[in-house]
Amino acid sequence: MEHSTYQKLMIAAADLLRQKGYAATGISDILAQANVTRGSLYHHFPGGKSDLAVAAARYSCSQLVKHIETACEVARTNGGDFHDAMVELCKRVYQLFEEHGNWRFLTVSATLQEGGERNAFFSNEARALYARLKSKAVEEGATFGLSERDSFMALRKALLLVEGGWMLARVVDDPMPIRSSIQFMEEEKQVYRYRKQLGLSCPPFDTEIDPLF
Amino acid sequence: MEHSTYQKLMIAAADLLRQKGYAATGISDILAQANVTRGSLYHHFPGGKSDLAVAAARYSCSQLVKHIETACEVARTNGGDFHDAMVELCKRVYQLFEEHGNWRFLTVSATLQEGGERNAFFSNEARALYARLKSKAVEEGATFGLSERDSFMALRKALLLVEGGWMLARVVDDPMPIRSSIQFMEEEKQVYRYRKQLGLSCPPFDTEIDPLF
DNA sequence: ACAGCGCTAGACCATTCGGTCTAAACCACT
DNA sequence: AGTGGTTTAGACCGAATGGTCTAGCGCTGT
Repeated sequence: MEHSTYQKLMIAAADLLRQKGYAATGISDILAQANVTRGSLYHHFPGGKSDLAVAAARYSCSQLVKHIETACEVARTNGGDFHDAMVELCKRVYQLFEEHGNWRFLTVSATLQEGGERNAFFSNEARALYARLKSKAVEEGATFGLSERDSFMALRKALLLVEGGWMLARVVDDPMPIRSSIQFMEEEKQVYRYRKQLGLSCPPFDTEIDPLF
Repeated sequence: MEHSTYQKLMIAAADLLRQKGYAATGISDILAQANVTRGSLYHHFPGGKSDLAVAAARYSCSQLVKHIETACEVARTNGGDFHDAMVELCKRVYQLFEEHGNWRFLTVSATLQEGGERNAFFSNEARALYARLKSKAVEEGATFGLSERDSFMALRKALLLVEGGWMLARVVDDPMPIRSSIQFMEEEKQVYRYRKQLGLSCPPFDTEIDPLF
């Protein structure tokens, strides 16, 4: 067997949680998908469902980090910049979305949204995961000569677009919204270039944001 | 009492569904929030939970239509264009998010995501609601002299950003991501203007999208 | 061969879920 | 006041949920 029981559970949970969200995903669903029995689950994840959800979210997050990495590599070999990498990232999401029945992708948020008692705990976990993404983006952005702020903003925009697109795509059951996130991310690239062409620096926004997720 | 029982249920459901999603929201939660008993619910909504969810989603959608309307009015009186209106829309989301405990806003998608049997039914409903938003945007965009395509794209971008930002904000329990959607929407405006300044038309994208949601 | 232990199987439990049902309350109209 | 339909109250139900528990499997070291 390729995967250990632990991994099988984690992957199955990640898939299902992304697809249906925390509350809608039953333990039994996960067990069926992973081909594992209850006893094993509570052996590997004593905390039960929430324990498993955290593991799944971390797994999804590290997958995303890898996607960012390879997107940057692709951009680099094509002579592109960090914004190209983010466009590439959106493209990969779209492709994965189309290929794998739809859902085999990231979206930490879908995995950890709950709204009940565990909310504070889950929020902290989510914050930690997004911080991980941020530091990855800053690190990669730096290799493209981007400031911390610029790379963070580019990542954040990509995430907003992808999460939003993914959410819409899920609810209307059509991948098109995700696809359009690619376009919007390309605009980010364009605006960056237009500014250079026009010799402009980044204009002030009405609302400035602080650097934390 | 201001609201009818029907309205109380619908509004309570809309609030809770946006906050926690379909599966995580219990009938009892809704009843408690609306201060209504079970019998009344099944009298007004014979289809039960899903029936109520559809009504809530429609309600949320019409709220959003109104927000688009007033955002356009604000932009018009300030001498802005349709993109300013979309920026204004994002701002309003952010404000509402901050004011009303957080959640008193739209997001049709959160209301209707399910993943189970009712999925096809809910997807159709969601498509219809987004189509309504689209036609509203096209109508308003036309008064600003925007093409159907341009206004639709602007709306879609705003929706992706807001939904994505809202999702992230919900999961990390911090309104900042929604706030940054304002910035990104302002960029849309800029790119539009830069293009005019540079005498460019909208450049071709790698991936063209079709006009349906 | 056997003892020890990590792991699995699946029966079992309490609780909660969405939904049903009936009796009472309410209200308009005569 | 009486009548008939609409609306509300809340006890009740079966199904499903997350979680527990024990018996036993199968591997490893002796």
